[in-house]
Amino acid sequence: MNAIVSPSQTLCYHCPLRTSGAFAEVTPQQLDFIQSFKKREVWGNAGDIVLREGQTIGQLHTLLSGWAFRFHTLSNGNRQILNFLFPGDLFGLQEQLSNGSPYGIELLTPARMCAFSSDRLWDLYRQHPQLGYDVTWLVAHEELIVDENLVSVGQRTAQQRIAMLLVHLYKRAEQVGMKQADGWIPFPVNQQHMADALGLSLVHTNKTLRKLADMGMHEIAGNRLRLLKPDVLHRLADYYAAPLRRRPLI
Amino acid sequence: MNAIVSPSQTLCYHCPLRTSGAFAEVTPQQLDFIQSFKKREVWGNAGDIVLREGQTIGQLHTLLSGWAFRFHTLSNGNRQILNFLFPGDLFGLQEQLSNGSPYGIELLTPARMCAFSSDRLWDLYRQHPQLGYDVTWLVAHEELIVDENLVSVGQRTAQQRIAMLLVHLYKRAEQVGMKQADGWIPFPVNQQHMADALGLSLVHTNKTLRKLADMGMHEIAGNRLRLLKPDVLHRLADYYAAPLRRRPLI
DNA sequence: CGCTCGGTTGAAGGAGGTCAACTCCGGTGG
DNA sequence: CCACCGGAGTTGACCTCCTTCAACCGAGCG
Repeated sequence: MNAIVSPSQTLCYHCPLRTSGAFAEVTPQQLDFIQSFKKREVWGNAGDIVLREGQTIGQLHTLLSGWAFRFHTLSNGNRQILNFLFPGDLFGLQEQLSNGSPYGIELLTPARMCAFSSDRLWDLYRQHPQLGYDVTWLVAHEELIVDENLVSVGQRTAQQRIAMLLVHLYKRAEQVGMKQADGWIPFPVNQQHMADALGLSLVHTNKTLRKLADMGMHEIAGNRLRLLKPDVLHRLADYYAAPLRRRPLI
Repeated sequence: MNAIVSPSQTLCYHCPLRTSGAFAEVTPQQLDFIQSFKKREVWGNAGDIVLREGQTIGQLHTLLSGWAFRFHTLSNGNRQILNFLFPGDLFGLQEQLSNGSPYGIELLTPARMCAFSSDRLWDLYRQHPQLGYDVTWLVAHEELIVDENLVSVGQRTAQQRIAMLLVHLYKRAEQVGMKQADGWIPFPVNQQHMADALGLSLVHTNKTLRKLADMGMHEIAGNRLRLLKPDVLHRLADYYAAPLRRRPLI
C-alpha cells in the first residue's frame, strides 16, 4: 500500500459521507461494529497507485473522499480502466478469490481511505448479516457498472462511448453530492484516462470529445465538468440506467 | 421466466455437481438449508431466454446443467454478451439493485436450473453467514470474468480476443468436469455468439477464427472444441489468469 | 526562461466493418 | 426419395472508423 497513515482519523460516528444522506442508514449496533472494523485511515495524492496488480495486502478499503480508478495492465503496457471509484466505493475484495489482486487502484485526486482488516470480514458476516448483504450489494453494483462499460466498449461508437462516460461520471458524482448549484462537478479525469476507459486512442478521444463540446453538449474547464444538453447526450449514448435504491456504506 | 417446471426435482443431497468434487464442501446443516432454500427446478432448451432484460421474477437461479450466457441489448438491436454461464453459476441477483434485471439470460444448450426465492435470501445471510459470504464470492468471481472481458474488448486485437475466449471457455468447461479424456469439450457456442461476446463483426470473427484453426491452434467440430496448442494460445492472448480457490456452490 | 504535461490538429495507414455471394448440412414436407 | 429451405460457416471486395505518427500550442512551474 503506497499510502500514508493519516494522523487524524475520521470517526465513523461522524462520517461525513453518512451525514450527507446519500447512503442508507445503519443501526447504532452496526455503526459500532463498523467503527471497530475500521483499522486505520490512509491517504494519498493524485497519481498514487494505492494497490498494485498482483499485490496482497490483506485489507479492504472504502474510499472516503476523492476519486480513483480500477485498472488492469497488459504486458505491452496497454491499460484498461475497469471503472472509476467514488466516495463510498469498496475495493480490495477480489484479492481473496485468488493470489493477489487482479487489478490495481490509482488515485485521481488526493484521497482518504478507510482500511479494514480482511481477517475480520468473517466477523462482519457472522455478527451483522445485514452488513454482509451490503457487501454483496456493493460488489453486485460494481459489476453492473463494469457490465455497462463492456457494452459501451463492445457495441458503441466512439461518440456514443464518450457521451456515455460523461453522463455516467456526472451522475455518479451527483449521487455523492459533488454537484455544485451552478451545475459543475469536479472532473479530475483527463483525456488519457477517458481513452483508457473506453478502449480508444488518445487522439481519437480528443477529436471526438472536441466535437461533442463544439456541439454544445458539455463543457470541461479547470478540472470541472458541466453537462449542457444532458438529454441529448443520453439519447446519443443510448444509455438509460435504472435508478438505484439508496446504496449501503461500510 | 420462459421455462418449464421440471417434473423430476434433483435433491440437493444428491446434487451431481456437489459429488463431482469441483466445488467447495458444505456442512450438513448448510446443505439442509440449501435444500430448503431451493424452491423448484426448471429447465429449458437451447435458445430459450430464461430471463428477459428489465424483467423482475423475484427468484435467484443456479445453473445446474448446461451452458448459458448473460447479455445486454441496445436499442439498435446490437447485443453484447457479458459472460458465459456454467453449471454452478448464479444469476438473477442484480435485479434486487434496481427495478428489473439489467441483463438477459439465454440458454446455449438444454439446461436445468435451481430456483431460489429472493425473499429467503435474507434468511440465508442471517442463518448461514458462510453461505452469505459464498454468495459474495460468486458475485465477485463473476465480476472478475467481466473485468477480463472488458480488458479483451478494450485492449486486445481480434486475434488475441478470440484466442483468449477459446482458452477461457476451455478452462471453465474443464473446471466443471466437461473435458473428455481425449481433450474435447462440448462447445455449443457459434461464431455469432463469439462475435457478440468480443465486440467483433461476424465476418471478421469467422476469418480470424479460421486463421487460428489453420495455424493448428485449435479444432472445432460437431459442437466440440479441442485446444491443440494451448500454451501458444495463452501467449498470443497475453492471458494468464491466476488459479482460483475451490468455488462455492449454492 | 525552459521544461513538462495536457490538449489540439493534420495526414496517412490499417484493422476491422459492411455488403454480397456461395457452400454445406440437416430438417421437412411434397 | 428427393426438392426445398433455413441456419451456420466461408470468402472476396470495398470502405470507414479509428490508430499511428508527428507537430504545435498554452499553462503551470521550478
